[in-house]
Amino acid sequence: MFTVSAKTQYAIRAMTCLAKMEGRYATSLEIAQAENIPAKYLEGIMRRLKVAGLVDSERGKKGGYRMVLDPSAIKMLDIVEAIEGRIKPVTCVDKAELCSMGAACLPRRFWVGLKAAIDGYLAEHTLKDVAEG
Amino acid sequence: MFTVSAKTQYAIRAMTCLAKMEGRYATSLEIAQAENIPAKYLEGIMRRLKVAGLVDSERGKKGGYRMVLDPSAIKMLDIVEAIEGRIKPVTCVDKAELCSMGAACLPRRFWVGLKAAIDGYLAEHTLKDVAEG
DNA sequence: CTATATTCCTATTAAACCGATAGGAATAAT
DNA sequence: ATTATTCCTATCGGTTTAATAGGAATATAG
Repeated sequence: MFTVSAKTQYAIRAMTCLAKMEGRYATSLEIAQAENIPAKYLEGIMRRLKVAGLVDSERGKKGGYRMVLDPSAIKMLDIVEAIEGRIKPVTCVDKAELCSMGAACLPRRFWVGLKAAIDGYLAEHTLKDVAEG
Repeated sequence: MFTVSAKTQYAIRAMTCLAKMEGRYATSLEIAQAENIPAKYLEGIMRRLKVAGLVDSERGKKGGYRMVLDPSAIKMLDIVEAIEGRIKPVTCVDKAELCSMGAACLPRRFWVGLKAAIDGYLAEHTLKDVAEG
């Protein structure tokens, strides 16, 4: 229950790897080998991290990915959401109108609270915290 | 991300339904109709709740399920674990030895903390809280 | 004793999701 | 031109999940 996808775990390891490079470029292949992640699979993950603005990239020879933010400025929630989207214990968590049980749905408030608890934890830990242990 | 299965949502609604019955028996069909849950599917869910000791059951005519505990004594974590088992953001959360990254795995501590945050929230809310809003 | 209503158990299906792979287009350095 | 990279899309095999089906065991009612 509430298992974190391999994709998100890979993303976090890739980010900790990049964090150690202090702004230099690393190719997705290098990261994959360093972190034991399927190389081709990692490509798609790195792209998502880029779209989310968490890393920068350069194409062609000498290209790769690099960290543009300080690891202490990257919340773990940022990484998780970059890969998985917003955390939604139930689909109606954002919009009460969409709740199949109607506006009177009691469990919904409970799930909203759970989301807040999870978001809270993920937002109060940074990449720096995780990378340094 | 972190979506709660239909099974668990059904289980919670079934429990809130039973909570209103104040110890009287209700059949799984009655619960299913009251809560708009596929009847045959609910049977399996009720059985798990029984195995977990959260409800009592009687077979044959006049049979059904009934609540044996006070709703204020049932933690939401009990219901969730009855259906889904222990919460495990990552498989190595219980045993560091099993971690594919080895004992030096830094993210593991982070996931252990996440589990604690989720478990904490689920343990500090009871069925009574949810059923009454 | 029979008919009926229930829990209980196991198998099966259809769809969705997930991890991973494949094949290449676009781009940049050499 | 060659090479190394990001970028994009499609696909595959496996697993999980929601739901259904069919019936065995059990208890009540008549």
